[in-house]
Amino acid sequence: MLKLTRKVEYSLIALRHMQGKSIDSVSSTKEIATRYNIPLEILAKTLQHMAKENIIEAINGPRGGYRIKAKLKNINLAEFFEKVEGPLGLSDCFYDANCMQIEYCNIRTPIQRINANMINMFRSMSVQDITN
Amino acid sequence: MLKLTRKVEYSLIALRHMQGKSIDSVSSTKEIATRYNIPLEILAKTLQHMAKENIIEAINGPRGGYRIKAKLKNINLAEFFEKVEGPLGLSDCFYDANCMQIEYCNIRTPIQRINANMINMFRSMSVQDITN
DNA sequence: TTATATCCGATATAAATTGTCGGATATATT
DNA sequence: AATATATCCGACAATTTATATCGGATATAA
Ligand code: SF4
Ligand code: SF4
Repeated sequence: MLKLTRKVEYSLIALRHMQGKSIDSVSSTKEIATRYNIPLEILAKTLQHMAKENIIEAINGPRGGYRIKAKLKNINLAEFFEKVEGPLGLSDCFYDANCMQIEYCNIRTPIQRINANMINMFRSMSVQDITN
Repeated sequence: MLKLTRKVEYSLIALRHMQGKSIDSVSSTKEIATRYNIPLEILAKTLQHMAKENIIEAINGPRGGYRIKAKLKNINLAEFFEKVEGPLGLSDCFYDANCMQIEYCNIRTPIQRINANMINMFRSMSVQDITN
């Protein structure tokens, strides 16, 4: 409960890795995977996903790889998590409505409040706060 | 990612239900299950668990059921989640160490910080804030 | 004695997460 | 042009976690 997924962690590990390099140099999937002991294929998917979200950009071909494209300082954690994993919410009735209890639920409103607190907390931190 | 489990939700629903009744009256599993459309056996387990944690107490026999035992105002949400679901942590390396990346991980410390923020947020609210 | 309730280990099912495979496309280098 | 190295991407498999069910016990009010 309340855990980050590996995909998010791998994304952050990769971003931090790239952040430590000069702006124009690229990092290949293999380089990152071996460096941090991450399964290659999964990391590949993860990086492709971040590229599609314009957080990083892909350079094809040999000597290719990825480099950071967005300003990490301007992406807050709530945004980032949503880009990588989809909608955030302590309960899924906040963005989807197939809960058997929804009609009788007596805690939906209070949990909404906690949810808002949590999201605000993530909004108050940028990706750069982690990768620096 | 970052979702409460049903067990936690069922616990809170039940607590809120009991809170709305007079101090000495008890609520049976069946009563709560039918009222909120929760699978009976699961709710039973959930209530047993809370009883073992001394949050509620069980009254056996016919006309039995559960009633609130602890001061909900004095249980903060972090405590409560831990009682119901076990240790809290955005990553499991914070209370368990079988992560393939742990030796090379470059984000462990920053994530610890976020984790602390999250736990503090939950500590700042009591169960009663939800059940009231 | 009976009916209604909790108790609780074992097991089954479902869903989400995590990881793998196969084969495609792009491009720098030779 | 050929080759090697890289990203790309859909489909699939395995694993783990969460959710739900079953069977049979114990406690007690009526
Ligand atoms: S139980 Fe209540 S809060 Fe939880 S998902 Fe269902 S409606 Fe939302
Ligand atoms: S990847 Fe890093 S932060 Fe995540 S569990 Fe492993 S060691 Fe901890």
